[in-house]
Amino acid sequence: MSSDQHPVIDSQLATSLKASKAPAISRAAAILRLLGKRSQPMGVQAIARELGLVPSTCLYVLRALAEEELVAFDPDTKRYALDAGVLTLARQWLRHDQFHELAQPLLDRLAREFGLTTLGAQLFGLDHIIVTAMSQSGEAFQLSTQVGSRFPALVSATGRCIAAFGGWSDAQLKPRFEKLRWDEAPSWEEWKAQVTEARETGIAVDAGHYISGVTVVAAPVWKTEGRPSHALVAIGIGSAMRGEGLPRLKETLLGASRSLSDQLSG
Amino acid sequence: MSSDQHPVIDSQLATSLKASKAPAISRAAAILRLLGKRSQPMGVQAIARELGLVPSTCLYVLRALAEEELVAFDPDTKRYALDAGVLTLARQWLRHDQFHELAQPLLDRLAREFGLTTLGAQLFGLDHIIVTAMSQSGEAFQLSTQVGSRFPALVSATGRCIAAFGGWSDAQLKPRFEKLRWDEAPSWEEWKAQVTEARETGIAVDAGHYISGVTVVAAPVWKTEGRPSHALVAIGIGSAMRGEGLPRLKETLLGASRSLSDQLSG
DNA sequence: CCTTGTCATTGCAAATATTGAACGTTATTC
DNA sequence: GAATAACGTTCAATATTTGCAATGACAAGG
Repeated sequence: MSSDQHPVIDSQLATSLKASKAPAISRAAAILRLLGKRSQPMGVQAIARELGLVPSTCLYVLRALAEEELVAFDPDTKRYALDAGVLTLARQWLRHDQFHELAQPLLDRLAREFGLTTLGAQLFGLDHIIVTAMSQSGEAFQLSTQVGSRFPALVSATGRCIAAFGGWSDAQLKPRFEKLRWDEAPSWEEWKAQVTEARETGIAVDAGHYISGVTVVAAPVWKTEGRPSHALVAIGIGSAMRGEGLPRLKETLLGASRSLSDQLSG
Repeated sequence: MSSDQHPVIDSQLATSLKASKAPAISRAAAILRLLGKRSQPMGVQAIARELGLVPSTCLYVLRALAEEELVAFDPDTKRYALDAGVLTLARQWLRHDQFHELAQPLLDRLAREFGLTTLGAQLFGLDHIIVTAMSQSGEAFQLSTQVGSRFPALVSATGRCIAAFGGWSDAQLKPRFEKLRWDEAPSWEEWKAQVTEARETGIAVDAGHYISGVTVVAAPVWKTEGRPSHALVAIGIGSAMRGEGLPRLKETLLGASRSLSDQLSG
């Protein structure tokens, strides 16, 4: 694997390739992710360089992806970009995902009742979370996050959820914790205390740490025993989250997450 | 290629595999599409059988896809399904697609002004179209179609658009035309006349053929010279589309499609 | 107008992913 | 409850894809 030419190529790709018995797929996925990141279409060489691939291999992968309508090829400029095929897959996933289907009405109700933005997220271990459902109240200032967004696992209220109920050791948590970016980062001890509190109350709160002035509440959802698979999240601006509004919100969110867990495990 | 065991396996996959220099990707795409179709998670053998793949190869492809979070694997049931990774790709595509970005506000305005459902679609030759943008008025009966949906190319008003402006020969059109399913199918001559009218007026209409009682209007959008790349579509129920409403809608839709073509080609 | 650099693309040899059969395990049927 | 079928998985041989160097096309710059 000729790699160290460029400082940071793609360590994830590199490790995926070593072991896999279908490396073309790792390459394809890496290409799709790269094309997704870039707003401008890219040429073969640029892609190959950035991912540490051989140009010819990269070309063949791109051609195969283009055939499947997952990437678009412009014959004039010879540039590649994501294509609409990914949309179709996403829609199909949304149609069949139980969590999305069941969570959406709950999120809608919560958003309307409390006048805030609510999210449903799927948890991927200590790596990251993906927002798979969203609802916004009609209120003036709404914090917008789109379905499909990825966030680091341990950040904000969902992060405390994962830490509280995932059964991870401090040794696993600390290095990840230290890489996070917050508006107002808590200390490790402070954070640990908040995680403990989340474990005791069953629900996690981020009071302006991740984004200052913004309070985030997250409740875990279990699909199976073990660690939580999803989370319900409510995001509000200071004023809406002060006073007695917050306890009531926590209670309601917790109720929703419990009901959801029951439905999913059945 | 051991194929003819099962009546209809996947001819598209079969042809893709023959020529490709990255067949694993054709296989992966076929698997993703299959998993998208099915609402229930599937086992390795079931997938392999349905697609005419060798189980072991299928397993390796699935493992690779799972590693990339494009498919989810349930270790208990040993079943595979689509995973949320496809959502992230779709979101990235939406963020960067010019047509989506530019069409959305136009569609919103049209939907509100005329009280109907509007769509933006990307055209894929004579094969199919994919809905990439949508807007719904708040009105009572709204015809819902989701972003990411695929339709046969030649059906409804968009089909007449494609036939009118794509420069296809009758020999290419007719076999495709005959495979379509309509609520009230037009005859070939009838349809040809409507296509000609669309070519003359610049805009296509489907008056209750595709879905009875529903009128669909579609205007072509050009990204480059040659054939149209996209279409703007308005869908309304009978009453809203009768009288003088329809001419005004056609005029407005046509104006929007022209302005969009200008912006995209720039 | 020629040179130089970059780009996409191709041919060939070598590394390796695919195949099909065999294995152990789970689920189904009698 | 035993037998059987189906499943997921592993392994070694082979057909294939990958990687590299070379080619042709193109644009920028001298």
